[in-house]
Amino acid sequence: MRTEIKLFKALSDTNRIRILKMLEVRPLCVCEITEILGLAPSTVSKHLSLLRDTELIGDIKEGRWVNYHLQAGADDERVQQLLNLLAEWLPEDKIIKSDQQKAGEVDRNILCAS
Amino acid sequence: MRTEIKLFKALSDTNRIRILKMLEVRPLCVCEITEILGLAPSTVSKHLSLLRDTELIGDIKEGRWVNYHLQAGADDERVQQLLNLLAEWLPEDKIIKSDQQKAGEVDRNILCAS
DNA sequence: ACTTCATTTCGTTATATGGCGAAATATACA
DNA sequence: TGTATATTTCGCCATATAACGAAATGAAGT
Repeated sequence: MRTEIKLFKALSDTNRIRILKMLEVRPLCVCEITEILGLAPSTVSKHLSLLRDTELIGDIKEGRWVNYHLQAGADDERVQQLLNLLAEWLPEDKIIKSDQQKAGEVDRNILCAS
Repeated sequence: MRTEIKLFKALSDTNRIRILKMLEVRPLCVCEITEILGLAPSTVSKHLSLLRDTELIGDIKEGRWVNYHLQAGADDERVQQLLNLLAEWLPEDKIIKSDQQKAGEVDRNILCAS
């Protein structure tokens, strides 16, 4: 039961839902997500590691950046089921739509180190 | 987004998951659930009112008892989707199976006021 | 090796959550 | 009306969680 609870807990936070919905657009690095959410980098990092623990997302290092992405073909079927649900949800949410638009536009080379 | 977070929060607790899985067997009153979970009645009541707030469950008064039941045909499609997922999950969980067996056996007339 | 900068880890703080017992409420029955 | 009992509400406590800033880590380029 532990796994199920961890999954639902991971999804019980507005900022983590925003992150997952952004990642539906494309993989993003920490500083891009940080910019969109307007939180401290350390806070975002903690959210991301919590999401990674559940296998809802995965990460790939690319130079000094770490790209986070939705775990499309997750081992655990429950992860996939929840990501599928989430993909159908919140299509009209103002914040989510704005986040997703920004996710499509942000450029880490301009954004970061500024 | 508020609704979605509330739903996931409601599902983020072991005892609330146990309650929902018990209610898959049949409607139960507070004292029956209390007996199976081994918690204080006030604690169980709080869990139930939280679940009711999300429309995952509903209640019907029957004399001095209040019967709680899964919200089979919930207005909100998301509620139904989550209940459907949960119905597929945890088929082999020891605690859940034990709870469900007890749910089938308990008799409020013997159980309560004892 | 040194610097830069993205990311993570750590320590702290404020709030949220889950638990209990006691008291309040509501319903049946004498 | 009064009693019994199921449930809820309230106040309290311990723990969990989300946020921050500062310090540590790791990879790129000088």
